[in-house]
Amino acid sequence: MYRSKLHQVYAMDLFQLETFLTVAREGSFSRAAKKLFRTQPAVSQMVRKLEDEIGEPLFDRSSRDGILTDAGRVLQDYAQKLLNMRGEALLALDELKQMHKGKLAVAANEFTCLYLLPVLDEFRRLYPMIKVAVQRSLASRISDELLSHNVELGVLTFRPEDPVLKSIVVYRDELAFVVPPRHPLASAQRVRIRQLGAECFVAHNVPSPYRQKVLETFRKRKVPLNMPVELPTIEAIKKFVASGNGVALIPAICVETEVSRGDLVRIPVSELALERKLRLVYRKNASLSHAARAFLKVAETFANQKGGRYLFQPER
Amino acid sequence: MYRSKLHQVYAMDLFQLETFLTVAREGSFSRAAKKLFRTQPAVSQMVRKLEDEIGEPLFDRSSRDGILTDAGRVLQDYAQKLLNMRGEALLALDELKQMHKGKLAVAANEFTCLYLLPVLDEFRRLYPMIKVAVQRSLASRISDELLSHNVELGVLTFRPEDPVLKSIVVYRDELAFVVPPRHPLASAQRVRIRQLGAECFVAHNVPSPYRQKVLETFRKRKVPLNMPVELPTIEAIKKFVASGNGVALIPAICVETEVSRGDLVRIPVSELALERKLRLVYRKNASLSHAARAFLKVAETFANQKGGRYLFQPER
DNA sequence: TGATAATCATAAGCATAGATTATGCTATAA
DNA sequence: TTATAGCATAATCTATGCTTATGATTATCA
Repeated sequence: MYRSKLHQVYAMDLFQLETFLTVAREGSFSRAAKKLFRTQPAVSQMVRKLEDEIGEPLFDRSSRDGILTDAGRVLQDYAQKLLNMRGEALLALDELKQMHKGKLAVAANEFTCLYLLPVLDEFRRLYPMIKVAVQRSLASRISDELLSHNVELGVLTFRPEDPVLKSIVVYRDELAFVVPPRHPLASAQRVRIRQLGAECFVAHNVPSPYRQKVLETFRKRKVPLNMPVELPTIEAIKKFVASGNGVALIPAICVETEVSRGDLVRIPVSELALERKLRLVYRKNASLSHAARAFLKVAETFANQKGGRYLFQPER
Repeated sequence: MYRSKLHQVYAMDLFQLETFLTVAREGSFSRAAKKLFRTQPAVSQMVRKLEDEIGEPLFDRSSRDGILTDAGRVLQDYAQKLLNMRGEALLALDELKQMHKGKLAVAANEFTCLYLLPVLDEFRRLYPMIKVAVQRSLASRISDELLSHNVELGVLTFRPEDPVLKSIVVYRDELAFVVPPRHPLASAQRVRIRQLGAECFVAHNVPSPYRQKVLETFRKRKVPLNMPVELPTIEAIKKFVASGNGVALIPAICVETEVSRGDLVRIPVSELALERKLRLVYRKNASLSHAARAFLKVAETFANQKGGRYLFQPER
């Protein structure tokens, strides 16, 4: 080893301490040497060097029995503590490797959270010791959260622009046209866009690429789109529609339970095939934590086992 | 360094950890290198080796900003603790060293030196490596010597005025009335003050609170006090008296040997019970060196084991 | 946009800490 | 006394970790 004497103020590395402790425990240099799989002079030298660094003898050299000096006894305590602590550290790191510990921070918005729920369930089942923090962010903010290392994973419905970010399509969703149960269209098997001109649409007042698409589709067909009400949360929109005050286009994943319970009725709209693809997004090149890698794995098995809406298609 | 790969199970020595911590703290390999007075490749290599040993990356190499992985964060905690503990150990050892190699400066005057001798003997026996410097100072100067950090301990016969100074009564002495062996009073069992009016007293020409007390006692009893001779040292006074030229009042501790040898005769004086209490004085609040603390300890054991004139009574 | 600067990684070479073997010294046992 | 055991010392060798030199990649700025 080559260390500039000038600037290495401290020494006392753990290897020295281990040697010293063994000698102290065995009460003999040669026995310690055997335990340490080294020769006796090697042990003698190392202890000697430790003594030089400390500036104080550690063993009473006058007697042969490896008796500790006061300094030796003091150091014995600390050395033991230090080695124990290294053990702890290695253990903790190992646990981390084994996935018994760790944190996973994910950013998602209101809709995409719902995709996460079942995946998260499975993940938690497999790795109950890992803390998961899902942070709700606007879709527009999620890229930033990723780039500034605030979260490790994000869920987006569009492909991120930043080339540093990598995405994997994990879920196929679509916008569902929903009406209240008593609505005149409620019993229809299928409707066409021009039948919707008279409807009162409830909109989400958060910018989204799908909103643009919807507006465009209606404009193309020259069907007027009435959006007299804007609400800030999906929950509010669903309640509003359910109570008979209008209709809405909502991500299918968000209305599954209401539709199956009959609180809302979903009707296919012929020309409105608005597919949404949910992506798990993360920093390319970034060394993902074990937790994050495991999460991706779970998402992948969902695609393989459940199939259907669940996918696993890396982009680029 | 040459360590058999086979048997060195653990690694992670403190030098590596120090390097790692500095990089983590500085958020940069090159800046850490500057701080550690090494080159950047040296730091890179060492961190790399640590990562290899742990089997896990510690920094997120995708970004330049030295961002820690979760393993890195875990290790950071432990590394800090380990280094702190090494610091503690070194401190403890250093304190111990001071004890073996330290110095102890004591100030005492001519009389009180004599108290120190037996205590010092024992102290030297217990701590042979500690250099002891006893400095002779006038009683009036000792407080100053203490306050100006020139000495750590002082011996005084009175309680110091300065509230910063703390004192412990360690010895009870008294003024002894001594006469030459051939003196008419030499065979008396006891004398009274008025018998001393005719005597020729040899005085010490150094101011002292006891001198005042003596003068006062004589004045009260309306007994004249003849002090035709003033001498500067105790040694001179004793010689002067021993050769039959007068009598004197001298601290008992100073005439023990002469009295036991018969060079001087000590006679109790009924009304002259002039007790002197010797104190060990030191700066309150000051963190005493181990040497000084050890010295106090020795004084205490003297009081406990020998008793008699030896005391150990902290004042205030 | 290309040039410049800054940062980290890699490579080659060298110095030293720490390993080894061989040997000397000293105390205890036979 | 010799023999043995245990630690220290000496001489030698090597892998670790330092250096300098250089390359790759990214951020910065005209």
